[in-house]
Amino acid sequence: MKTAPASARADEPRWLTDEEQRVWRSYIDATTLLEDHLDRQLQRDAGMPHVYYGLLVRLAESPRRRLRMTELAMSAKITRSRLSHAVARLEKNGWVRREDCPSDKRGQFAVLTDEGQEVLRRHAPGHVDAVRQAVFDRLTPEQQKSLGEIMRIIAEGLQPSEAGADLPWLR
Amino acid sequence: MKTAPASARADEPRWLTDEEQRVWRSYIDATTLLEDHLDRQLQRDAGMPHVYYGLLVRLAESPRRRLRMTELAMSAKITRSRLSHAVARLEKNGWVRREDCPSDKRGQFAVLTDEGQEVLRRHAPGHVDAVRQAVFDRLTPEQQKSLGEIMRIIAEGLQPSEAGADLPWLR
DNA sequence: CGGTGGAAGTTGAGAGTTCAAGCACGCTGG
DNA sequence: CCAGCGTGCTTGAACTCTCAACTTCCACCG
Repeated sequence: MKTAPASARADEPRWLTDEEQRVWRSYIDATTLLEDHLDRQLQRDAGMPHVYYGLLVRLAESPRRRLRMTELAMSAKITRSRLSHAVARLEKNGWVRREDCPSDKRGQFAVLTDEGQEVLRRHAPGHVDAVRQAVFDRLTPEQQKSLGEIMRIIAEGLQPSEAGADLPWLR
Repeated sequence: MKTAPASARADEPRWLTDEEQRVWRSYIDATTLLEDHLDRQLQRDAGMPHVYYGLLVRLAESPRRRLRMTELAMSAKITRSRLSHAVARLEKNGWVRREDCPSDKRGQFAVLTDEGQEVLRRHAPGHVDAVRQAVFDRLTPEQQKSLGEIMRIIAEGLQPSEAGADLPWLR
């Protein structure tokens, strides 16, 4: 990367200013370190990466502890392919079970098993602690609010456009 | 996850409040989507994931376009192992070359080649654009400043503690 | 009906990451 | 001077993720 030119030419890209660069580096550093940290914590304690844990959480919060594959994928912001592999693995662990969708023979539900529920119950405290220690305990209430707003803005800008608004089975 | 209990028992973990949960979800969503977005953009245009691109950038900024493996790993916040694999791949592409360290026979330098430099030059504009569109163009100056501060705080809390302050070859 | 396009989900191969182990070398104390 | 511990870096295997097919089924149109 470069510093912003004193006089910007039209064909020159708008480089990041020094200050923007510092912000961006901090973002990269923080997200890299944090993802790594949480992955390690959960891998060690619960035997799965952070994304997988997130999948279980979403299932646990859903009615009848189940979600259509596509719905779960969108909710977790991952591809269906990735989810397929993930669920296969979680199924092997006995934490998730697949069920056919009665109304659409192509459809599959991912269902949280009792074992899955139990794993979650057992490891949620440790995970929450990790998140608190790394994030919330270090930020003022204003910063927390700010972080929420900023992240919401960034996420909205990247959403596959109004996704989820048009799932037939939700209507 | 759960909502915060009305009366907190001492042995109950300090669950995230609803508001904290919303912030945390936004964080997860934004970072997942953004990492994915940048990875895809760079993979498509430059033929490498975002982390690898970051490695080239750090080398380009270093004196004599070279860095000791450990130094580079710390700077990028990744493990040495991961770096070893990454550099092996970049070497195959001809973008990085390894060089022995004269003063420490165990040591290795990763050196950015001319080809590597060129790849960077060619794809930096696209990358900066992507970052701008996804992040900076959507945030007010205050939010940018805030983001920088917050991320710096989080990153500092997770640093392997004062790392880099004790590299012998830096003294 | 029957065809056709699209949606749901899976699969396999290749690329990237992690983790534990390993090799080679530097450094320090006896 | 050399034994032994620590450092710098690499390696291989197991695991995860991506990308591009592919299968199956739904929905719509004539």
